[in-house]
Parts: sequence; C-alpha cells; structure tokens
Amino acid sequence: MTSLSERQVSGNGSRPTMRQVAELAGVGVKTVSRVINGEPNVTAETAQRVLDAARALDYEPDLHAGNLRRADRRTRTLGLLVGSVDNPFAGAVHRAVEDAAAGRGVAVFASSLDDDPQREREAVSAFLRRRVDGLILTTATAKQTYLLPELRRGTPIVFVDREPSGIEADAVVSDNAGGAARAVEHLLSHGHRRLAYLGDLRGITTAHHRREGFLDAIRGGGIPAADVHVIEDLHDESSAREALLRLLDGPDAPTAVFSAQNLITIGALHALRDRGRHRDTALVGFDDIELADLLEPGVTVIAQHPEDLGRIAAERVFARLDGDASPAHRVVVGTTLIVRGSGEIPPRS
Amino acid sequence: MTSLSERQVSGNGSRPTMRQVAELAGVGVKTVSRVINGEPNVTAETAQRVLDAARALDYEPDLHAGNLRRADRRTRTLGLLVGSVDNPFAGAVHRAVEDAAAGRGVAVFASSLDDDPQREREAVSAFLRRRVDGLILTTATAKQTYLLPELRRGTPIVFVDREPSGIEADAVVSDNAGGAARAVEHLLSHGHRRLAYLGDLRGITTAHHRREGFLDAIRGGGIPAADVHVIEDLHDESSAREALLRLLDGPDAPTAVFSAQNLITIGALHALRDRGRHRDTALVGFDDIELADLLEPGVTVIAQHPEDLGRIAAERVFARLDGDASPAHRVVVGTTLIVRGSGEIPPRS
DNA sequence: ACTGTCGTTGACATCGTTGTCAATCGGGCG
DNA sequence: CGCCCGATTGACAACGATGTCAACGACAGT
Repeated sequence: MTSLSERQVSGNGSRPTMRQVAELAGVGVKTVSRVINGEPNVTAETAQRVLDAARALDYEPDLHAGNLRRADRRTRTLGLLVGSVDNPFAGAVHRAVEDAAAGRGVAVFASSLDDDPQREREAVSAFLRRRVDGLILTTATAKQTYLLPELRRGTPIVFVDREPSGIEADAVVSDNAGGAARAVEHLLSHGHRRLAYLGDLRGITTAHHRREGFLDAIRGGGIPAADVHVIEDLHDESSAREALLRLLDGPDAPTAVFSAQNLITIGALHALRDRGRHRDTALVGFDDIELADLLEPGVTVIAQHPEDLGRIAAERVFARLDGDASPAHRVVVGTTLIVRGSGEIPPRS
Repeated sequence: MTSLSERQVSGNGSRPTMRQVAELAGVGVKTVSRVINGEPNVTAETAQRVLDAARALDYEPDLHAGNLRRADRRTRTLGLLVGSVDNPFAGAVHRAVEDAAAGRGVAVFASSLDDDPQREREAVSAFLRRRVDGLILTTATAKQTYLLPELRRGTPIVFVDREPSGIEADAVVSDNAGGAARAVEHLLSHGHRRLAYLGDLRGITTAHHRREGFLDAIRGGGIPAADVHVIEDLHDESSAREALLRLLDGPDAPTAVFSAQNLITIGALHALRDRGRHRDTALVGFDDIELADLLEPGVTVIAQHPEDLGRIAAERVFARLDGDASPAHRVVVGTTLIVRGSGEIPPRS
C-alpha cells in the first residue's frame, strides 16, 4: 500500500528512458533498442542484462518517439468514428474492429459522431494529428472531399455503414435498399396495404437507401403511394414514438409499420403499447434489437451484421496498409429477415 | 474524384511538416509553431501568411512530435478499459468518458477486457507505451500491484465499476452490496422465502459484493440459508439460462430469482420463458436492460448509473491531471430500484 | 543623438527513439 | 602467423516539434 501523498514526493513524473536502461545495464542505447525490438545480433548474456534493467526500472518504450524516427512511420493506431459508442450497433462494429486490430498490436481511438458534421471534422482532425495509421468512418457530412488530400497521401480510409460521397474510397455497408424491400415484401405477403415508413434524418445515406428500397417495393407491390405514410427526420426513440402515436390516432392508421433503425423501432414499440395496438399492428424493424425475441409478440426484424461490417472494414484498412493499391472496394453485407411474430400479424379487416 | 491507382503515384506518403509550412510562408519554423499554437507576439500579417500556407498544404501538426519536446508532456489521450465495448453498460461508461474528454481535446483509447487478466496487462501496457495521460480501468487481475510504479510516477489511475486491490487509487463503483440487498428486501416484502442468486465469476469484485449484499439481506430477513440457491461463476447468457433451467426443473425451485448482471438477467428471462414460468416466478435483475419495460411482465431491476460512473471517473482523472494530490477517493454511486412487474410477482402458494 | 525597452523573429539544442555506419573482437583459414 | 569475415557493439544524426535565447528594429525618454 502506498499513500497518494507519497506519490507526489517520489512521483517526480520521471519515466525511465532507454538511456537510463542502457546505463543500468552498462550498454549503449542502441543495444537496448535492439533487445527491446527483438533485433538480431545481441548475445544472450547482453540481452538478459538489458531485460533485467528494463524490468527493474519498469521501463515501457515510448512508441511515439520511436515512430518519429522509424522508417515505416506507423503508430499502430486506428481511428474509428461511429454513430455513438453507446449504441448497440456501433458497439458491435467497434468490438469487431478492436478484435481485428488487437491481433496486430494496433490500438483503437473511438469517437462518437452524433450525426454532427462538425464533430466529424473535429474527430478526423484529432485522429490525424495523432497520426493514426488508418481511418474507419461513419460520416455525417454531405461530402467528404476534405479527406481527399489525406487519401492521396496514402492513409487508408474505409467508410463503414454509410457510403462516402465525393471521394472514391473503400466502403463497407449493409444492403439497405434490399433489406428494406425485403421487409415490405414480407408485410405485403401477409396482406397489408396501408403501410407506414418511419425513417431517420434525410441527410443520412442509409436512411435514403432504406427509404428508396421501401418505396421501390411498395411500387413493385402495386400499392398506391397515397396508402403509404412516409415519416422522416426521426432520430431518437421519443420522436419516433410521437410520430407513430400521431399516425395511430389519425384517420387512416397503418396496419403495418416499417421502422428503419433500432432506436426508431424501440420508439415504435412504445407507441404501439401506448395505444394497445401491438397485437393488431404489424411491425418490422431494420437492425436487430436485444430482447426482441422475448417481447409478445416477438419483434420481426431485418437484422444487420455489424460484426461483419466492422471486421471487413478493419480488414480493408490492414490490406491497404499491407500495400493493396487496387481500386476502391465497395462491400455490401447482406441482411437477414428474422421472423418473430410482429411482422406476421395480419391486417385488421 | 480521384482514382486509387493515382494515389499510389502521388501518394508518396509525404506529409507536410512545420518546416515545409515555414518555407512556403517564408518564415522560420518557430514562427509557424507560434501561430499554430496561438502563442502571442506574432504580427497579424505574418500569422495570416502562415495560416494560408498551412491551409494550402493541408497541414496537421504532429501531436506526438510536439509532445516529445513540450514541457507538460501531455499526449491529450486517455486509456479506457471496459468489460467489452459491445456491452451496453460499458457503452454508457465509454460515452460518458468520451464526453468529458472531448471537451478538453482529449482522445480516448478503448479496449475490451473480457475478464481476462492477461488482456488487462496487455491493454495497460499498450496504453502506457502510447503515453496516455491517464487510465480508467475495469480490471480482471486479482491484484493490481503491477500498477504501483506507474501510479508513483504520477499517472492518474481511476478504477471504475470494480474496486482495486493491493493499490490505493481512485475508484468509482456502484453500490453493489446495497443494491443487491435492496433487491432481496423487495422480494422478501412480497412474501418470497425460496430465493435464488445467479452470479458472475467469483473472482470479480462486483460479483463478490453483490453476493455479500444478497446474503446479508437474506440473513437479515431471517431466511435459512438452506432455502436459498446460490449459483455462481455464470458469465454469459447461455450459462445463466442453463443454470436457471436446472433450478426450475429441480425439486425445490425458487419462487424468486436475483440475477446479478445484465447478461445473466437476459439468460434468466429466457429460462423462465422456456419453462413458461415468467408469470409466476419473481425476478429482479442487477443493471438495467433495454426494453425491460416492454416485456410482460416488465423486468424489475436495480438500475446502475453507468453514465455517472464514467463521468465521475473522467472527472477524477482530470482533477489529478490538474494537480489534485489528495488521498485516493472512493466514490460510490447509488443504484435505483425500478419497479416494472417481474419483481412484484407473489410466491406460488 | 544615445540608451533602454519591448515586440518580433529565427537559430539552435533537445525530447526518446531508430537507422547508419564504423570500430572492435574472435575465430577460421591459407 | 597474418588476414579476412562475420558477429557484436556503440557513437552519431535524424525524425517533427517546442523551449531558450539572442538578434534585430522601432520607438520612447532623456
């Protein structure tokens, strides 16, 4: 046990350097460098003396100092920008990126976007000033042309979840249009004709694609546009809840709802319960949610595969770092319809 | 639009340095440094020339190079170790830390622990080699004495969620024993006598405290220990589900269950549904879970306040960085009983 | 006109590490 | 015995930035 007051005395903030390890071991700094980095041509005995000294001083090399001089200029660090580290979807993406990175000794900076273009710019700038080796980005700006100089400089940039605009770079996204269409087809096949679409902020590319997929399938099903409510610019649980409440209380309430995002689905679930309509109004959500299987009825969803998005995005970054100079890849990860009950409710007659 | 093949040509990996900005602006490097860092004593005209040059070159200063020489030696970086960035509890902690850090221009490295002592050591080492200004740690090792040299060196270390052992450092934890006791009292007040405790790995300090709180309240309620099932070393949804299934299928099935952690609660919910016992077996979970209010019955929980844990932990780190040398703080964040139905089910007669 | 002061600026050393290169040493071989 | 070669080692410069300090010029006061 050591008291904190002690630490102020002894804790002169001094951290051992390679020079100090070298002095203690009675060798030159370069020899310490060789031992620490596992370079060849050091006798076993010398190496042991160096390791003992490093251990005794509790030495940890300064990665950034080394990086300054090292030829490859790699910080072994990645910048990850997601919607919010608090969102389960983002958490799964993050975890997959971390797992891919940890295996390579790469640490991950994570930042939350909150769909704020300014936060995006600031986060990217913070990443670049720290000289991350690569960027994995979910973006909120209309165009990401500001990243062009960085891309030309050779920094791997991979867009995840949302497609880039104004820049040709790797992207890993869900099949948003396809998944939304699948949801509509599922609802139509159960006899629904009066549908509602509850969507995210219009500026977001995924929201756009899901809306297009939804509308295409509606048209494909021969449903007149007038029978469909399209509500957009929802962004959180409460706005989605209120929007659906208004629909349910209105003149021609939908018999089936498609909620285009996890928080919107949760808001929709609340609205249906609020009006006691959860057993007679069909619901299909985009993106799976925890406990969806235990609700009554279970929540039918178009599940995304965020682990795959994160893993593949990280793999693209590392492939670029390993020298892959092929044209920009665009990887589309499929979605999966998970039938649990809410999507199979028939329309009220 | 720029093709990626082009980038390999022009992308010579060259990144502009302060020297290049200085040359373009026709000034010395130190003047550029002054402008970039907003130091005084530069004429407006010179400053503008420098800013123009920096803009033209898309210059971003190298924080780590500057840090090497700067007096304060601050990387404006924090290391955060949580159970898993994929877990909602950890996500909330993370988000709170990020919000506190972002306001100060500090970036956050996040790592997942997976309750693996070796991962803990590796993550901490990775943080230290990158010279983070402070550490916020959820730990899995039995003792964290290995951190003593670092603490003495003056690095702020704050333990979050789980208490430290063998080291006197700041800690921010939930009132685990109190929350668990509250759960038991709640169940006893509804007439239950045959209870079950479903707990996490025994080595985890929070699991220990929740178990002690549970048992203390059991004794306080005059319940014979023989009437209580204590199942430990559960760690994920499936192990919890199986454990509770065995209890439900056994001779004296509990009438009330206390699940000591969010994943265990979810596993317990599944087991109860599997046997159709969710309406006649009481359940109180530790840690709130998403959609708990929409289940039938709603899930009564002892809610933690992960945002507070994260925010306070970050504040402690920054207070230490700002010179606070007071003795180690131990902050206990209270829990909140949220009544939703499952905890108020009476015992089967 | 001279001196002192202050604002502006840049040369230089330096932070902790690694790349380069030369010095040293021991041993094998002619 | 002398030479060459490879293994081992350390001195030194350099990475990109900032702290120190001195030089310079303008200007006020005497």
